[in-house]
Amino acid sequence: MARFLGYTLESSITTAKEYMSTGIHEPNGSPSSSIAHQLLSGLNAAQMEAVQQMDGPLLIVAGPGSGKTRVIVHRIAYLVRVMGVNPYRICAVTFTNKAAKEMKERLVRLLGTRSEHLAAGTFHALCAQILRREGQAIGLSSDFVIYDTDDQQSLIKQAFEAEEVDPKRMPTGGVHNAISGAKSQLITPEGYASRAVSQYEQMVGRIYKRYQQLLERSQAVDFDDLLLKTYILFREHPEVLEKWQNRFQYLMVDEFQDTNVAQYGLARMLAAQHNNICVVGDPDQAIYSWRHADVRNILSFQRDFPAAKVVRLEMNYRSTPYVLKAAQAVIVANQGRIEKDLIPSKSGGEPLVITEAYNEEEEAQWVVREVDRLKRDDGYKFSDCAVLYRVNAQSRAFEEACLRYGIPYRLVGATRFYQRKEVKDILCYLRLATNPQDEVSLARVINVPPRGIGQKTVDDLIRWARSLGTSTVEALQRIETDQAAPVGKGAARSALMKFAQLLKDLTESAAKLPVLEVVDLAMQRTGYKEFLLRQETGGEERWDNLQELRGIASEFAEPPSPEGLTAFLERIALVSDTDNLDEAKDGVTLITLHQAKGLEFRAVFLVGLEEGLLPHIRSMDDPHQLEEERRLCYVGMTRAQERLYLVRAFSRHIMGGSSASLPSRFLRDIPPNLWTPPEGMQKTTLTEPRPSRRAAVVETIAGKEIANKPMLNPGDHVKHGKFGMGVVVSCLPSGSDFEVTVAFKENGVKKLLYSLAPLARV
DNA sequence: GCCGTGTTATTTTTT
DNA sequence: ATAACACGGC
Repeated sequence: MARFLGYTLESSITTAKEYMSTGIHEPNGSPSSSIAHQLLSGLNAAQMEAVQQMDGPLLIVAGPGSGKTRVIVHRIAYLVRVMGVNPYRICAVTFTNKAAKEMKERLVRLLGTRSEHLAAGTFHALCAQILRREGQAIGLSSDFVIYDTDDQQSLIKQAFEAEEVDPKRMPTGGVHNAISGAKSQLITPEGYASRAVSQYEQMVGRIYKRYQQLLERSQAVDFDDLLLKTYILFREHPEVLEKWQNRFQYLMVDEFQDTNVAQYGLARMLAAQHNNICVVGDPDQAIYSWRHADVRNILSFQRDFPAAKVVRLEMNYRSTPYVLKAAQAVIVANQGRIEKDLIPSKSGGEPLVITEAYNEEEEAQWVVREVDRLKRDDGYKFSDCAVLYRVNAQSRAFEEACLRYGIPYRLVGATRFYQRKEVKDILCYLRLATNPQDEVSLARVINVPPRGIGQKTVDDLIRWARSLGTSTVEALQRIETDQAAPVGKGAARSALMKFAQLLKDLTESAAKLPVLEVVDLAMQRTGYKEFLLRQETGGEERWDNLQELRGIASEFAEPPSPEGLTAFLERIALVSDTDNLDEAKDGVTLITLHQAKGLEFRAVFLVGLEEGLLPHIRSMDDPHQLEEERRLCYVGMTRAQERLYLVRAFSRHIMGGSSASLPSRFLRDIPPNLWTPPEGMQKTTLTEPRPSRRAAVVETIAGKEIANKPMLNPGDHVKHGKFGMGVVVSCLPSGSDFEVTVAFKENGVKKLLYSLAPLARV
């Protein structure tokens, strides 16, 4: 089974009986009291209380850096080792699959391999597994496909068409959001329609209903359906619910502040039998309301479980007092929050550094240089440093700066790997191979690479399929035998038949070959490689992406298809890019604020602190959204262990042109005694609209003097520490530095920055 | 049916 | 700035 999912529900099920009969016994025979002691040692009073509170409902309010993960892990260990609970009877729900994986790894270290029987994963992964096993009860095939955002979007467009609604009158994005929101609150199409008031809502109701029909036709579920359908399954089949209630004697939900109504509903259902439900959260870190998370779940929990014990973890083990005070100063401005303290356990530390750059290039350059300085002067590793930003688009300037300065970086999830065109195309072929009903995948690849099946032919084919009452793929297969099929003629007809054969072969091999071979077959038979390489730009890179996909596919050698293929597709649907962050590589982490939740770094650079960016312009007209922006800022700041830099740029390129911006209001909330400007700069008031532009050319860079003219001229012979001998091609001013292009004898042409590159004229 | 050109909207954050 | 999209010529 797919172990790397960090989630082994399936394997737990198959081995449960055998496992349960072995019972629990201590390997070294030590009495459980000493184990209890061991598991509690090093915990503070509140943490101990949280670990030992086993039975009944429990709410843990855990501030950032309060050792929350440690408490969860120790609590599970305590349940297993001291209370003798079988790990198989414990369910731990996490926010990401990565968190689940890490939790399991820590538990394996603490408890040994039997902790692998613990069910740990996201709500979505948990529900997907339940639905694969039990979904037939509500008419769901076990081969159902999970549609991602793009698939959903195209299905919504189809629903618009079917309902004859002009997408220009109602943007699909808004409708999508409304449907997703309804599902997250457990509202079915019927329920939605019945309470629709405005004309808009009535229209959404119609599209929602149609959209749901289209999903069912394709044997597909979207992300929200995973939750909603599991909820419906439990509600309509109490015997199924009972089975899972019995299984999960103890339930824990992490990041509870970012759960939605559907998730909370599921948790409540699952816990109804034993009532042992422990939720962990921090209302100040609720940052996913746009995904329909509802922080009020914390209040609902206290209402639904009035006997719930509440434990607060306020001691902070992560950050210096400077960082904590500054973060606190930002968050207290929110209205109606539950007062919560952050008590530093560390002392000393450095004041924050707040600075301003002229534009995003200078911002990135300043940050990258400071990272380099931290490494040189203060013994930091690159991987101790992270750049946190509001929107993915900001990563570009930092990537470029890192490349120029030769600083390694780890970029988290900018363009999602699985959403890349070429990757998605191949995945759609695989999806069709397991589920020929998948209309969205079919529509996507029927003429990719171009094989002579045009729009007209596709329309005719779909119309014919509808009239036959079959799936499009089935109609396609029927053309060969049905000479009278009113679809395509001449070249188009033979192209259709060839494509039908391709799908048939693919389906056949999917039933027996390992995933990797199915991937290879799909690429071969479609001529995908040639298709890519004949593109003018980016073909090679895209081909590389497919090689990477092959690498992932090869991990799914066991079990053989079709289970392996299903597991492969499911992992791709549910596992985020953060989950694959390469821990081994030493590099600066470039990451969005949202993705940074739960992470920590010795040095954090929170960038783009400008009105319109953080807080984001789209949040500025709604006080609730504005409060969420503030929490986002708070989350970012509290990622820092030792050093926190807050950076803003005066001017930023936005949609072509460049525009000026004001310093973020959050900066103004930080008391002046907590921060300093960078060395050699004036402490400004942070209210000035425009920074005093620094001298364009710094006098000295990294010990080398820089006059206002290039130090190197084209034609000069140079020697580089790593690349060897070369000839200067050009030397151009760049920011406060020079960009030197050198043609190396052995290593080709490189662009280097004068201040950092170990270059010497010879 | 394919491909090139010009037009247009699009940008928040992600399981 | 970039990419998806529509249109028209081949």
